Amino acid sequence: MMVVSSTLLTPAFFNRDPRKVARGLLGKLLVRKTRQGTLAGRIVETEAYLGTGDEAAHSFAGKTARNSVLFGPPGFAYVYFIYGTHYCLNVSCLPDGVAGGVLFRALEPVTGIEKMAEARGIEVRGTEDLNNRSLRQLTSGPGRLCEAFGITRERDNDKIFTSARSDLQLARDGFRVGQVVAGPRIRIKKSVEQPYRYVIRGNPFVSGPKLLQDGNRGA
DNA sequence: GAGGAGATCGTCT
DNA sequence: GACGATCTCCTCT
Repeated sequence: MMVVSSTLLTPAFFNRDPRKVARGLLGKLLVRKTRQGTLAGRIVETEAYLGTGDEAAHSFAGKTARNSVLFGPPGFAYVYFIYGTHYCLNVSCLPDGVAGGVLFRALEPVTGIEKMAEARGIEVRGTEDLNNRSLRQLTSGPGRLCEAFGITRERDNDKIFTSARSDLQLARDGFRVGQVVAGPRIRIKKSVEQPYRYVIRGNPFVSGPKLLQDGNRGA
């Protein structure tokens, strides 16, 4: 078992500017409890979406039935369906009534790798090799990590992350993150210039074009 | 290895 | 009726 001990994050952790939450979430654990066992992944890539003044955010045009979780209290799951095939997972930030959230873009698998591989329909060999191609395909991308963790809007939207009774949790285990790199958000068309995407530098599980994976932007 | 386009449906206009 | 905070497969080099 690789996770020795961990502590749940508190609502106060999420009751802040999404940019701070996005950065703070790097190195933390996303935990899914199932009857078959526990799944856990270390967060290596996030994106911040501000509630107002951020054209790219789902909450920009105001509250709707779809995005209402973003306007609710901090520390709750906002799950949406996109492109007819994929789910994406966010956590709400800022106090009740103020919109804001952080998108989980990529995880490094920690516990339950076999279960994740099964959910993704991928055969993984050599789980010790972090550069293993099939291992990276498990959770390196918003849609991929949702599939690996069995996250859907029907099951998980509006679920609390900060309760010990929840089957979806966010926790810290003392892991120390190395260098954090902030860059432009990817695969969106609005406000792309804002550097609200955060990654752990050099982590092989970061998603997106290869040039961006180590945060190397030509400097 | 890189680049492009299709898949597929909920949500909002 | 149009589009999207994506993924995968296919083609070309």
